[in-house]
Amino acid sequence: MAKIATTVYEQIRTAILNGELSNSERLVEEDLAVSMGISRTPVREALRRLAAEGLVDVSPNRGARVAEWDVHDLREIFDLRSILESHACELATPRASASEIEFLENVCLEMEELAKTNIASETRLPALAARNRIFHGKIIEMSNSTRLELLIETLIHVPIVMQTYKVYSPEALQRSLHHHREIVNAMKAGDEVWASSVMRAHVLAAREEILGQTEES
Amino acid sequence: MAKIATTVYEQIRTAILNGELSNSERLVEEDLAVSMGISRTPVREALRRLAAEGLVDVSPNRGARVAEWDVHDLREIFDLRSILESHACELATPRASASEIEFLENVCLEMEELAKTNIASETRLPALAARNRIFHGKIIEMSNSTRLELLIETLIHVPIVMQTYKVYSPEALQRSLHHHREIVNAMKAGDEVWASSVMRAHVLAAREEILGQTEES
DNA sequence: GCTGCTCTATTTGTATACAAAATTTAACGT
DNA sequence: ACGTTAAATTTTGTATACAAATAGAGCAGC
Repeated sequence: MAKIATTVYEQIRTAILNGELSNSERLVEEDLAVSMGISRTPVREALRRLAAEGLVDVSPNRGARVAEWDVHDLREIFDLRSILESHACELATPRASASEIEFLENVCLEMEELAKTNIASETRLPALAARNRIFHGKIIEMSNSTRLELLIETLIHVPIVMQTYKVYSPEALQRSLHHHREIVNAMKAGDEVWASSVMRAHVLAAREEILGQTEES
Repeated sequence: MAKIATTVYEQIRTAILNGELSNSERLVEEDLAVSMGISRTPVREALRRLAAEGLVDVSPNRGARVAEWDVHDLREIFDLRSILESHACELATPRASASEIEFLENVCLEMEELAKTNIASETRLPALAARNRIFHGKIIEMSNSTRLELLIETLIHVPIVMQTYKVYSPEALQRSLHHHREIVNAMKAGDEVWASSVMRAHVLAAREEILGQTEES
């Protein structure tokens, strides 16, 4: 059986990423423990782990709160993603196997299907977001750099990033899908400069889309 | 008084960074606890924290070991540093104040003094390494990006990186100091492209120096 | 000599207990 | 009413206790 601490960690984590916990909500060790029917020890471990990932903030003797991100944070995150994910493309392109390219093409196809307007948006937005994560995750994995993977992971786990497509306009969504296609084409052609450039543009475009949205609200 | 867990964390950490713990040595919670006269709880917390930073590896039910790095890891680390630190230069240049530039110039001066051969190498190498960390750290701080700072920190904490100058040839050392000077000059001129390019070259040069050294041993 | 097994001794994972610190509540004076 | 201080409560930090898992020693069999 899996360790309790890991289970707790995953539970709290998905709760945060799904936005089930309100902003900067206090996470009291005892409360979480009793609500899960376990002791404080594994809860504590889970919270520290989440703190290391930046999903919660903990202050000494004052406990943990759900982390919050402002516009400045989001700008930082997307800037760094644009740099690191384009680097991932650079590394992945010369290593890409035919089956990996095919996998990416399939993800593109699925997303293009989901983007057709006859599908209800409540169903298709989470599905699109999930495919998006798979697309980006696959390329990062293909880069074969454990550390790069780790660095990007710490940047990606932010609710608004997870839910990217929720704020996309139909045009922005189309552009995003075209970017994906273009990235795969560039990788297929073995052109890492092309691939990494499109990826950079792709992430920066997402940044503008999201920052524009959040500043209005 | 500071938390015990933090003290333990710092102790183990510096022990690892100074190479006082042999490669992939097992870190038994109980042993560490009794040797410090405390309980296992804070030791556990410290080890998990170190694991999150990548300084130790922990496997479930099998405990923690000091992390190990091979040539491939070092290549990854320096590649990422070259990208992220050059980005730091890019951000720092337009923000740099006169006093910050002056600070960097002073660090350059100190390092140039230390590099003169009439100083015993046992004294000057640690001093050089310390100044080097200050130089890079200051620029990262000047970038004003918390996350960038965080990402680079997780890359820098590797014994061989900490001890960089130990493997430098006299020529490589001179080149390194010239790079530092050039970076400051570029920032002074407000030329972020120049500054970031030199930084990139600077870190990649260090990579070659260190990889060349470690492959022979 | 080597491989695979069982049993014991370590060692980790979790629960519980208590002390120290912070937060909340209540009381008090102005 | 308001703000300030002090007691009461909550919550974190550390220690200890015990159960579950692992590693290692010793031994049987080939």
